[in-house]
Amino acid sequence: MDTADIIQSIKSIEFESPTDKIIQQLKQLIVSGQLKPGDRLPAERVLAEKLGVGRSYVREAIRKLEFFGLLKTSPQSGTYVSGYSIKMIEGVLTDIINFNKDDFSALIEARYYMEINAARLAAMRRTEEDLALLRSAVEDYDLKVNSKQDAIQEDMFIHLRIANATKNSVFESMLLMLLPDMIRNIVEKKICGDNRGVKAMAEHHEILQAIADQDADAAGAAMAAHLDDIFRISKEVKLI
Amino acid sequence: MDTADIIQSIKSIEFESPTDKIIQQLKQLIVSGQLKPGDRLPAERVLAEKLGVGRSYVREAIRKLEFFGLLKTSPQSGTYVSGYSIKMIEGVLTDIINFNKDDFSALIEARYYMEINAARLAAMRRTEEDLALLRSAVEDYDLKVNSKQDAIQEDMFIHLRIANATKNSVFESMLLMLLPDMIRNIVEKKICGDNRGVKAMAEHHEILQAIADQDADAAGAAMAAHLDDIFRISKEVKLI
DNA sequence: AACCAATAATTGGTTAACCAAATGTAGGGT
DNA sequence: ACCCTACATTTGGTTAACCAATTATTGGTT
Repeated sequence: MDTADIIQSIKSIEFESPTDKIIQQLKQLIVSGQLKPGDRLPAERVLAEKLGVGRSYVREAIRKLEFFGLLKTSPQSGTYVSGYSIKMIEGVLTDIINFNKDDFSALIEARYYMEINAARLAAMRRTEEDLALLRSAVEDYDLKVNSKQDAIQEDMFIHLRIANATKNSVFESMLLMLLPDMIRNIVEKKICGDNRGVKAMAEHHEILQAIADQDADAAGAAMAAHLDDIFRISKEVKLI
Repeated sequence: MDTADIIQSIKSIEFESPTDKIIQQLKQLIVSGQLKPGDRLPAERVLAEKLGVGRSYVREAIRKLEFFGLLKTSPQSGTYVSGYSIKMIEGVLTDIINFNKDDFSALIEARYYMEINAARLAAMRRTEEDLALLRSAVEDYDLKVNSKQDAIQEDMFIHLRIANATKNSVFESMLLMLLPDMIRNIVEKKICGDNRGVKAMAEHHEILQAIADQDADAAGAAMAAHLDDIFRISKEVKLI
C-alpha cells in the first residue's frame, strides 16, 4: 500500500468535531419541536454551559448554520431560527455539515453538468472583454504545455474565465468552490496523462471559438467533449 | 416607501467585517509573492498582532479560506497555503468571500440548470425507496394545496428528495445551499400567485411519473416546464 | 391605572489568557 | 563527529473575561 493511500485512509477516520456535535444537538432541539421556526435560541452562554463546551464552538456552529441560511443572528438581540423550513432541517441537515467534497466522481460529475451550462451561458453573454481575457488564458495554457511544463493551474484558470463570462455570480461561486478540490484530486490521483495537455489544447481552442462565435450549442458540445475524458476516467477510478 | 424596503436598503450598506479585511490582507500577501504556495503562514498570534485585531478574527478568516480549499491548517503545526492555485487566488478571491446569494435572478438561473440535470440523474438512479419518499412528499404538497394552505416548504422538500435521489452528494449539497435563499426571495417578492399551487401540483406529478418510469429525458423536460414559470417571472422582476 | 424614565440584567462582539501537543534546540554520552 | 535525550519554545485548540449596545424591569409621576 502506498504511503499516500495510507494517509488517505487515516484521514477518513473523522473525529466528530465539537462544532458538528453542537449542530446535531441544535437539530435535535428543532426537530423535537422545542425550537420552532422564528423562535429565539437560548443565549450563546446558556447553550455553551448546557452543552458543556466553550462558547467559541457554539458560535462556530451558529456561523455555519447561518451560512446555510438556517439561522439568523442579530447583534445584541439573539439568534433566531429562520422560519421557512423545518422539514428541511429535519431531513437533511446532517448531509450539509460535512459537504463531502471528497467524493471525486460526484465532484467531477457536478462539475461536468455545471460547466456545460456555463459554457452555453458564456457564449450567449460574453463581452469583448471577457473574450480577450479568455483568449489570453488559453494562450497562457498553450505556452506552458508547449514548454512541457505543468499547466493545471492555467487549465483551471480558463474554466474560471468562462464561469466569469456567464455573468451569473452564483454559478461562478459554485464552480469556484469546486475547483480547489478538483485540482487536489486530479493531482493526487495523477489523472492527467502526458499527452493529455496537447489534446486539451485543441479542445480549449474549440471552446474558445464557439464562445467567440456566440454559438451556445457549439460551446456546450465542445465543453462536453473536453470534459468527457476526465469524466470517464473518474468513473473508472470509482470502480477500483 | 415601505418599511420593509427601507430596512432592505439599510442592510445593503455592508460594513466590511474584520474577517473580510483580513482575507484581503492575506490575499495581498499571497499575490505579492511574500507567501508562496506550500509556505506556512505566520502564527495566528503574530498575524493578529500585525493586523491589529483579535485572534478570533484571524481564525475565522482562516476557517473561511480553509472551507474554500485555499489554506490547510494542522494542529500544533501551522497553517499552510495549499499549493495548487495561486492564479486563482489572485484573480477572483474577492468574489468568493461574499458569495452574493442576493442576486435573485442568478440564484433562480443556477437552480434552473442544476435541477434539470438533477431530475435527469434522479430518473436514472432512483431506487424504490427514493421513489416512495418522493411520492410521499408530492402527496404532502397536494394535501396542503388542496386545503388552501401555504405549501412552499413542501414544495422545497420535493425538490430536496429529487436531489437526494441523484446519489450525488455534491449536487445535493449545492442545491441545499441555494434553497433557503430561494425560499426567502420567493416569500419576500411574493412570486407565487394563488393559482400557482394547483398548476404546480400537476407539474409535480409529471416529474414524479417520469422519475418513476426512469425516463431521464421526460424528467428533465418536466422539470424545465415546472421551473419555466418562476424563471420567467424572475427575469421580469430583474427589469423593474 | 397608565405612562415614562432610570437602572439593572442580558445580548452578541471582542480580546486576552490558559492548555496540551508538537517542534526545535542545546547538551551530554558514545 | 554523531546521536539521543531532556527541556524550552511555539503551535493551534479552548476557555474565560471584558465591552458596548440593547432590552427588560422597576419605581415614580401624572
